[in-house]
Amino acid sequence: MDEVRREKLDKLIELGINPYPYKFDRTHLSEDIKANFEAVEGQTVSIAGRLMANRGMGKAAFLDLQDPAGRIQGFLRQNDLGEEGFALYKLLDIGDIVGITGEVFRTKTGEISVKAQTLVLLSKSLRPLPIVKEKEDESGEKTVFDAFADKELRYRQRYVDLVVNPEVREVFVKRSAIIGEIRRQFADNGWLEVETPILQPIYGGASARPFKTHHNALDMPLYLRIANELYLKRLIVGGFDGVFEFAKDFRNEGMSRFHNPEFTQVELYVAYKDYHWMMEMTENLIAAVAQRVNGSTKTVFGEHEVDFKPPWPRLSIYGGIEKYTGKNLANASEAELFAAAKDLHLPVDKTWGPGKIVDEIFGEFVEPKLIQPTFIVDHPVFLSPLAKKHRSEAGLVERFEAVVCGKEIANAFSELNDPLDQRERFEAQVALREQGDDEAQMLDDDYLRALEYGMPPTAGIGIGIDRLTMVLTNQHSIRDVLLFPHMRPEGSDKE
RNA sequence: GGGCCCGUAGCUCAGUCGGUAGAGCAGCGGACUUUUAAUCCGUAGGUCGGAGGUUCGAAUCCUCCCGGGCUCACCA
Repeated sequence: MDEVRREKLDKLIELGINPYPYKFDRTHLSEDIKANFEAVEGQTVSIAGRLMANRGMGKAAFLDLQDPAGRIQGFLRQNDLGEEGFALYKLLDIGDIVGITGEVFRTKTGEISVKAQTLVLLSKSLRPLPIVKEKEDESGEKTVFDAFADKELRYRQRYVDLVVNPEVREVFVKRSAIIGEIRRQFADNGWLEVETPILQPIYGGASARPFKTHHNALDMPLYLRIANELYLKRLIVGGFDGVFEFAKDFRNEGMSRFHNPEFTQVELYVAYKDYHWMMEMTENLIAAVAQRVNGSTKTVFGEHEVDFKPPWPRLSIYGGIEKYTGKNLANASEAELFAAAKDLHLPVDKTWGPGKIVDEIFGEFVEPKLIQPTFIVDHPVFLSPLAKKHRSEAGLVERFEAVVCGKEIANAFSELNDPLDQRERFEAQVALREQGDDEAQMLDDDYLRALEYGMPPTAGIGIGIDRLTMVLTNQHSIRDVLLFPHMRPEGSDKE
């Protein structure tokens, strides 16, 4: 804490000023005034926000107030405020929350401003804020001085980041709009938003290592969910024909630019539909979200311009491999697959099965090339223990992944609703687990019991909200679309 | 987990060949009643991430530790 500011706080109290009053009646946001200047010129308005700049001129001053809509200048004169009011100004610091009531006018340099009749302190700030300044040159280009750019500090003290870096705020406004638009569209279709357990006795619905915890009263292990898929499908069994949930999922795996231990997916299950229907729903949905958030189906991501306008191309796993490596592996034997990998200089592990090799070749040589939105369809059975077998292609399932900018943003299938087949797939997973694959799925007897009662044909999808947000906001690290990305604990050398 | 890089004032950064630390902004004092990176004068501010080592002497060289960034692997 800053000692000088503590002293100012004491002086304010001595002057009989409450540094933390209870309310303020704001009449206008900065943008309301700036956008409607002709209408409000000469009117008395009340604005409130954080003091971001203070240009003192002796017995007058110009303050920049920042509110959720932007910034606006306040103009103070001792003549207007009186000596007492001006004494308050003298004790203000950048970062304080203040309210100004006065007349809207334009200064002689043209800046739309509020001429203070009264100035009130709404909250005293006791810590200095990083001061970011910017200058706009004649061409309108902005140069930023002393940017608050240290990524660690920005993530750890996101509240400061949000105050001083307006573009950060924009990302999270868009994230909210993305979620809002998806929710609205789903609800408009009559699908039901539900909540399912985060603490699960048996985790399932994905291949990943979980976080484990313990319930004291029942003295039993519980897992934080890695997906909510199996619970949502139980609800389809129960007769809800469309259910969705925006879910925080938790995976106990490495962190990277694309991975945070907790992340958000929206999962949706719709009865009587298949994955072809789901593809159309998805491309229309994402295009609508992009339109809503960015005003266009086109968006810039790094050096690329991406267009979500439907329809998106459909590309099979083997078709993609053939397109980008020239190798037709659709009916290749295991030996031929190993040979193909060697030919492509892809390091392989002897323990890999054929599905794994195909997956690796695809991930290495095809996925990174898929910049425009593309549906990758029809995956090997062994990679997809919850997906329904392909209606015409042996060894494959009816599954698709939506890929954009070389990254998967959604994963969907025609859901496996044959309880006997599902039991066999689970048992194969258990066998894998016994061989040491700690990402293999667990056998969920209650889920099988639910399927045995009968689940209608169903299409399901999970859409990665974080990654979708990255693409639509041109952010290249997941940490920049999470308000509070996971960090190691702060060391003892830090406050 | 591997590799590369980084850690100096509240913020952004300099600091040469090893000789006990600088700038701008913010702060503090002063001038200024239409400024906008306000300006001008003055001033204060540091366990140089931490610990050890080499050395007459370490922000600087070496070792270890802590924290971070990027990247590769696994994954969504």
